Amino acid sequence: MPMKPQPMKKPDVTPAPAPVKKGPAPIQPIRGMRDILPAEASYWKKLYREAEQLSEDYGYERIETPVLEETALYVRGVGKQTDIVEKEMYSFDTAGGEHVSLRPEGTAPIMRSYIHHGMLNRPQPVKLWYWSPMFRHDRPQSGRYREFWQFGCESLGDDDPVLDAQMAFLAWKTLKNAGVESVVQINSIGTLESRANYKNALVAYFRTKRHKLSEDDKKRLVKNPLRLLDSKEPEMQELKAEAPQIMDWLDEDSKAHFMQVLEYLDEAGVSYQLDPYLVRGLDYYTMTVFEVTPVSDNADVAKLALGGGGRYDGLAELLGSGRPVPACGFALGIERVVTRMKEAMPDLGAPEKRDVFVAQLGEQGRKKAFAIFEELRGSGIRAAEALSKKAIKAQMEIANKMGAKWAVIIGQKEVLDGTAIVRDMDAGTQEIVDARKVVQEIKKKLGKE
RNA sequence: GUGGCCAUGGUGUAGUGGCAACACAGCGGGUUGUGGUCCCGUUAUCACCGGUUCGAAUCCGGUUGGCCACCCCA
Repeated sequence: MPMKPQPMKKPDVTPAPAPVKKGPAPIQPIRGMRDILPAEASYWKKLYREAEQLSEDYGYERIETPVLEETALYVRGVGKQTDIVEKEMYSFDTAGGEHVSLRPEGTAPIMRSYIHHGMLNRPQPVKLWYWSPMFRHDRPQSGRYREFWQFGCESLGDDDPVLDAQMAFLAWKTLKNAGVESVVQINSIGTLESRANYKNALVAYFRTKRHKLSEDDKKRLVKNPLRLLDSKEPEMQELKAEAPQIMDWLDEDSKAHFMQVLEYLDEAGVSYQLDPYLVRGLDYYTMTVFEVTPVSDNADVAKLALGGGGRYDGLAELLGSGRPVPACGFALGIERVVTRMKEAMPDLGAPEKRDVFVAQLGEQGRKKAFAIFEELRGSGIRAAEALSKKAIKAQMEIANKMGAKWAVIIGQKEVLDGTAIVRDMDAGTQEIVDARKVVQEIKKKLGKE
């Protein structure tokens, strides 16, 4: 109901802001949780499309597991000693008395699903992919959130090294397709036995150097000796050089397996580096382990892994499968990848350009514009509107900002005449066309016919 | 979990004990139907709670949140 302005009224409009009562305090997002706004969503969309395309092309099938699982799944699967389980899980008891946790990582639930649904009776390997939110109650910092998303692939039920290589390849290739150059850092930690033997040797070695270790490193020695190898402490750098090397502790099969993985990577042209000090935090890893890091001149950027993965032949038994299920997989951290994408492709965040803007004037014009917009859209023309606006001027401003090449204008007069104005926004010229032929006319102008 | 820096409109900032300012964005106008410029209007519980003070955005304490590093990880 259009209102007439009341020229009689005094100009002093502002109705003296009422002595507002204090409203409730504004609600902030929870620590470490964030909104993904439209400007960022275009990067997410591109990454999702590349991830989906690649995984489906390689025969991986989409899976979605519950955000909430029994806490025991992660305690057993990820490892009681790991930081993830010890201090980072969102765990609570439900009203029904179940002990549950928000999913902190994607692999254990997928293995649980594989076992639960008897996928070991399907042709092996079973190949699955996911794109899901994860939750870890860690202190937020650069590239780290309490809710974060991972894209990952898992290949279950087969121990062939070509699959290890395929995982590293897919992680690397997804990034490449999304416009992010990366390098795969890769290592082998062998079987559970060889890894255990190596761990003992490592502890024995560092015990003799205990007096040279920092406080943090002494803790690592007890809690997580493998991590001593990627300690950032300066004094560690030389100690490390003398330390036992994992390669010397691998059994022949593990070594052969690893060599084959590397050969496949060579064949596929994957950019990779051997890193004898690379170990991974989760208990379930065996044999191949890798991380994917961005190529960057900035050392701080280059060290922040975009993803990681490897083989985890021991996981199924930890979860009670009753028989071994060799498997491997990888996951990429979406937020971290998107940060790199923004750097590589700053323009992607800009709003999409539209070809035609439909402007209207008056109630009749608006109704007609409503219909014509839909007609244009249905014909595959990228149209835009601001139907809720009344002033033609405001609408033209919007059309201009969108970079629309053409404007279709319908007012009362045009409705009565059964016409529409087609305006060339660049030239500033316009013509009157039959309203029924607007779509046809626009198509012609856009060279679509 | 430990430590450092920080918090002023939607965004970016100025104000460092005495009237909260500027730019951009948004919305509404510039005489009943046409865009990039221009002009006008409008947009703030100074994160929250408390303390010191005649007086606090400013000083102090706490809380919440952000950024960064460590631990760890994607």
